[in-house]
Amino acid sequence: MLGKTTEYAIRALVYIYIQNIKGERPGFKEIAKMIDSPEQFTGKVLQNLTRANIVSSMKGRGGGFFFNEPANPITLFKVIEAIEGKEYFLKCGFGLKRCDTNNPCPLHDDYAPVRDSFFKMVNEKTIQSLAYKINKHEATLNRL
Amino acid sequence: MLGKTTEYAIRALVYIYIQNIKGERPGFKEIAKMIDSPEQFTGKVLQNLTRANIVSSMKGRGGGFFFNEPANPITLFKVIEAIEGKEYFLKCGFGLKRCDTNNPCPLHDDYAPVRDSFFKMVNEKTIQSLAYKINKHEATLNRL
DNA sequence: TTATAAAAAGATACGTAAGTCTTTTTATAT
DNA sequence: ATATAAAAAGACTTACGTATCTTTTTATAA
Ligand code: FES
Ligand code: FES
Repeated sequence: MLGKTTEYAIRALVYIYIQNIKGERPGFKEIAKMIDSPEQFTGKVLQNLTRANIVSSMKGRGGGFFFNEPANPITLFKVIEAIEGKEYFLKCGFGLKRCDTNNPCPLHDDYAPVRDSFFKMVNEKTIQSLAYKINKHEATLNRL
Repeated sequence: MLGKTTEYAIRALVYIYIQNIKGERPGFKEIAKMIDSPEQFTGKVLQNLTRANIVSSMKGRGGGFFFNEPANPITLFKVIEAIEGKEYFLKCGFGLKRCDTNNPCPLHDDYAPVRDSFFKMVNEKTIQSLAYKINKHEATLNRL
């Protein structure tokens, strides 16, 4: 459903958060290794997330990526929005120009609930909550 | 969620079915006009659907597209599978190589139900059922 | 049997997502 | 100050989804 870029972004942010808890600020090479993503491209994705103020970075020796306010949770939607665009959860599943409940396509009544439950989910889940699951060993960050 | 190609395919098939009921076999130019899609590309998409035995076609004067067994319903999944590939509803929402309930990613418990409800939906909905809604004027085929 | 109308086929182009390579900037440690 | 280590930036590729144009094949009507 989501693009690879968005998947890398979410996995990278989760890893950064986990490391931050331990007092570390990982660099993109380490991140890429740990989440199993292409190194340079991960750097580009993180550059974009930094510009979007979703994560912070420090250049130079000892630099890396970190969250300025780790307590302030970041929803997955915020990440999806930054990468896939604002319209992602508003589109018609049948491909019409707009989704319109008052003049629906023949898929609307069945598609809209699915789309909206996905939207709800990504608004509830946060980078922090995913990281927490991994730290509790209830889930895995990668599959190497 | 679905690619444009798949959306064109579904809309085209619905239109073909509606016209078939009226005893017509539309050509791709007429279809493209009615579903608001690029003409030649729609021809290519229908060519693929014909090869996949989802719809039939006749060349030559009086030719066009039609369903061989209009009573045999075609699920949306069958169309999605033909265009997006068999793996579409099996992928991990977090981007891991495989989705595995027994070794889940941190999104699995929340993502899998959404993905599976989408899967269920496209297995229940058929070209025929969508066409029926349009014929009852409960839904629209396009937004011109 | 010839003209016509239609899909099929093949070649090509465009646009965006995904990915790589090289250089520049910046912070830190020595 | 200088060397070093890190992200940022820019140019470039590659892959794929989307789209167009032209030619070929095939069925029908006249
Ligand atoms: S109008 Fe198509 S999904 Fe709402
Ligand atoms: S393991 Fe990620 S969705 Fe199932």
